[in-house]
Amino acid sequence: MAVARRESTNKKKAGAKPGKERILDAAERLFARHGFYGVSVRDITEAAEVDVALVNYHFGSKRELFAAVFQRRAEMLNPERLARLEEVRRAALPGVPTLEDIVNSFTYPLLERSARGGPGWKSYFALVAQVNNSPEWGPVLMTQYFDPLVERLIAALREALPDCPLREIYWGYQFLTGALTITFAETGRIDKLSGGLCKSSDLDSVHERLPPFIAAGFRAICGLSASTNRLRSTISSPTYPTKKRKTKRSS
Amino acid sequence: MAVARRESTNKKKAGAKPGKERILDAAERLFARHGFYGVSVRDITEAAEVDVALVNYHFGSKRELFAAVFQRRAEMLNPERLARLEEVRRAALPGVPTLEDIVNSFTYPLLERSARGGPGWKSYFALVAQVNNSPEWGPVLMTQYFDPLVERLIAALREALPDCPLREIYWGYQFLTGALTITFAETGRIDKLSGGLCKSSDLDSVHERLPPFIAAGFRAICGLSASTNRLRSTISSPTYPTKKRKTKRSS
DNA sequence: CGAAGTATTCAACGACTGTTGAGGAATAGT
DNA sequence: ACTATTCCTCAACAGTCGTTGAATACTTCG
Repeated sequence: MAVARRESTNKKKAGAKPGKERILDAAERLFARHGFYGVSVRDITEAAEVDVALVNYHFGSKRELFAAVFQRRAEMLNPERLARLEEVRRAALPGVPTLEDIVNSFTYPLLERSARGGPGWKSYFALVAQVNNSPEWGPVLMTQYFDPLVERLIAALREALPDCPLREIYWGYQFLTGALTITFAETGRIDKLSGGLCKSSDLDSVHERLPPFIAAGFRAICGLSASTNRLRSTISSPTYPTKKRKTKRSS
Repeated sequence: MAVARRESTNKKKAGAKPGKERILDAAERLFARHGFYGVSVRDITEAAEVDVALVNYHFGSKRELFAAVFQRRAEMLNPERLARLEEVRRAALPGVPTLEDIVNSFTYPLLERSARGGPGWKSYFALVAQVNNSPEWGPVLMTQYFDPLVERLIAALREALPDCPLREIYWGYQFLTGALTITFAETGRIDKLSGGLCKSSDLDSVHERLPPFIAAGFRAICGLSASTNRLRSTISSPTYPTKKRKTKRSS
């Protein structure tokens, strides 16, 4: 929008980060909000106060910069998440950990960093939320950087649910990752909806609720396909066991 | 990408849809895959085989076209979802419907159309998935077109969970909408992850599992904040050393 | 010092961006 | 028939897009 470009961009201020890192930081913030195509290379380099050509010098292309942004923190994240999962399993020996602990080992390192890791982490997880729900980017980036860890999570869930068909565990993981990523998006929608009662930035509340919510969900669907019955499309006839609950009593 | 533009675009083939509708259909498909900025007006008009100028003639601008795409099916959807919710409530009288039935009345019209409503509906829900997880678009479009219905859903959930704090219901809804939208994205990630055991296009499986999963989650978190206790990190070292010395960044 | 290597700047390229105004064609109303 | 209205085409606009080659600055090492 008619921005004067007169001055040189980066006057090599003492103590400033090198250009490569500044680009990554600026790109992370902008991509998280507007997506890959919603940000131009010049948007990024102006925010980073570096020259346009530096993107191609350091990263080769805009696409490779996007991948580099995605990769940077994923690599910081996964070793700790793996260690945390193993620690939970070890602490439960000779038994197996609870579903809540397993889910928590998966979500806690993310929620904690998004809440208190600084603005870079917050942007990063918002970016992950968009990528995870994108048919264009999700299959490429999520699979590449996160699926090895997810396979370990699945294995731990199988231990904790030995009688649960594997299919149900994968579906449960899908619901988990969906609930988690919309949390990271922090769109503020729940704020408006609840009239301020809930805040999408309140990740501590999510930390409290998500593991028990998901664990209970897993337990509910595990017994489901024991009977492997197929649903028919249900217009008026209720799909679910029609045990009408009269106003629920204390339970 | 070097597309020849030689021929006139729409030779007024007999029986063809009018240009306005063809634009909506093409835009729906392309926006769903690449997002708002990932699609140019010319991409759309070439796919629709109409002239470029028609977008601005019919919709005013690219942004308004995007909103029109989003609005079109939302308006077809919401009356039926509302009716279905009321029907479930009425059928349960003098009691209240089960959580499963309430959730199902919310998700079924969407899953059913995405599964068997044709490619337009499938694209539409993939678009909704991206919008719902976008900090830029989510608060605007989702709130505008879907929140009135969501408020009715919340009211029904309150009836079914009279002892549940309202906060928990809103959090549960957030998890529900996250799990639902990642289903619509159909990224194929679960296909790879499960080695073909689950398919993200298999919305019947989601229809079977999502309502009991979410209902169980609601029940699990409703009792949670009765004690309103604050969680500490459940395992070992609690918080992370945020060594960010940087303090401020122009937002 | 000078040489080597890395990091950054500058100016420019061709292609593509959303949008517009003038005008043509088809259709409906009278 | 004529007119008014709606739908559509064509050509062009002023920018912005990602990327690049050559030249310059800075850092490292001898």
